[in-house]
Amino acid sequence: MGNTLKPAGETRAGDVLARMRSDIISCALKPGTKLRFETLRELYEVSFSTLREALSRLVAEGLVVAEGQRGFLVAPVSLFDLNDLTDVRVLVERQCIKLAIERGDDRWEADIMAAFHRMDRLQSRLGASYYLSDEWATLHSAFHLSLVAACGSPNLLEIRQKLFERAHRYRRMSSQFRPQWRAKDVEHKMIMDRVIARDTATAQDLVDRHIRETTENVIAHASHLFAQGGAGDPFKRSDPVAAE
Amino acid sequence: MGNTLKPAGETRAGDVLARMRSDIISCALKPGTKLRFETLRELYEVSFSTLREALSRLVAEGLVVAEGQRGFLVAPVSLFDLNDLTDVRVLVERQCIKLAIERGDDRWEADIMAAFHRMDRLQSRLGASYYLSDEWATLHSAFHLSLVAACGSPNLLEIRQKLFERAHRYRRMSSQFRPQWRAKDVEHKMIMDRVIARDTATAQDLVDRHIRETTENVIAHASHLFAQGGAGDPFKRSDPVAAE
DNA sequence: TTACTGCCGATTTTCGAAATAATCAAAACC
DNA sequence: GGTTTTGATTATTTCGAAAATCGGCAGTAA
Repeated sequence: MGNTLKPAGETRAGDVLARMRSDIISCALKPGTKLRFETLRELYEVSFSTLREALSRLVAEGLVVAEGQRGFLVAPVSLFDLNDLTDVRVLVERQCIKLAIERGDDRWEADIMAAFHRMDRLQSRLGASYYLSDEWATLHSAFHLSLVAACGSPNLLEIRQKLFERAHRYRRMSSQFRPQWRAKDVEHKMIMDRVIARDTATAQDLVDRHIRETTENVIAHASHLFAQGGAGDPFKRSDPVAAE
Repeated sequence: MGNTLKPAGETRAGDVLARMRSDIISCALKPGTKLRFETLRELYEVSFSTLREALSRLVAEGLVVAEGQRGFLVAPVSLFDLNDLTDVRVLVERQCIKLAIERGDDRWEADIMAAFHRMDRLQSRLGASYYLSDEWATLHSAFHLSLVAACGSPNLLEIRQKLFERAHRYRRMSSQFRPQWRAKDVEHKMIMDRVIARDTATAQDLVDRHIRETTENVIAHASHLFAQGGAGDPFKRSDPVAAE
């Protein structure tokens, strides 16, 4: 049919959703902040209903929490949540890796190498501080997804993706302090090698460590930003992202 | 403070959400059905915005799917989805059981026994077809939750609960055909015993089998109702629920 | 002083109309 | 005859005002 392209076919709510998600992950909207409709309406230039739509979806993603009839809140960060999130991610990611290695075909292997190559090339182009770039964050996310894309479980992949994005916010919080993630490059290559070699146990262990080390890094360098009880601390506006 | 009770403190959106969820699970709204706003507005007696709010949340729960700017759809059922859902549930539930047994205290054990007792008493009161009751479904859900409540992972519990509700719809589809779930009663007791005895491996295996057998039952008796490609088949309106 | 009750301003939630986008069918074109 | 274009119809998305709700404060009583 005539339906050739529709890249611009985006609803306003979808646009606001994306922008808010980005602002929350980058901590431009600080954890624990109360989200007042009037303020947001001016900031994003949309109406109440459209905001509500976006807020509802962000609640589903765990980036915003709803407080009964008392409005919305940027989801607080905490040491407890980070650790819990990490444990769940490890569980899910290990299973994804296992299934993908069982079920993946040649096409899957090729896609992994392509995703790695794209990420690797962009790193070279951007130089030392590649991890500060939003574009790199996208390719990094795509690389990790490609590793498990063949797992054959839409439900597991959906859960994995939501957890990945929640974790992204924590990574971003630490990357602005200690930009020394060089070891991660090597890890990505090792993981890819072991996955394509269908070495399930080693691949799982590598991914496990990859995730947990990042968490330890965040705790070491950014945990002073976490709320102890619940309310958020003041954050500097920034948009760097940590590697994983 | 004076805040003694607020059981009636429910927003209209929350009310509509609950009613729609119930209607979807009971297949009063058939899988694959297109959800037209005008129709729903009359059915639930609310406005567009309120509907949109509820729909958004149901999308998050996986009971409704959004089709870009072409509206909403009751999430279709399929053999593939049921099997996938079952596998993910087993993964999550096994981990929940393991953690709960590691971390649970006396209070946790007591809560399990209390939940079982309440479910058991209601079964006696309702007689042979207890599983047709919504009230029993609630207690059944609470019992399974109590088993893993002490796992200490809010993220895992949240995922578990969403998967449980999605599976609920499938259970309901089969229970209207073959009301012979008597073996499940015994299973519940066995699971409780092994969990409280802190016998992790056996408890995990029992829960695993508990879930998978229910799925097999659904496939055996209700898979003819599943859409092959995606669109839903006609369903009879009903509100029975299968045991698990 | 302490606890309860009733009001007021601020904020959220709901509403239905208006704008925008998709669908379908008939007409025009190749 | 088959394909594309056009236009009317239907459905969804967005808007801002109106209604409902919350939290605090003043006033009263114990």
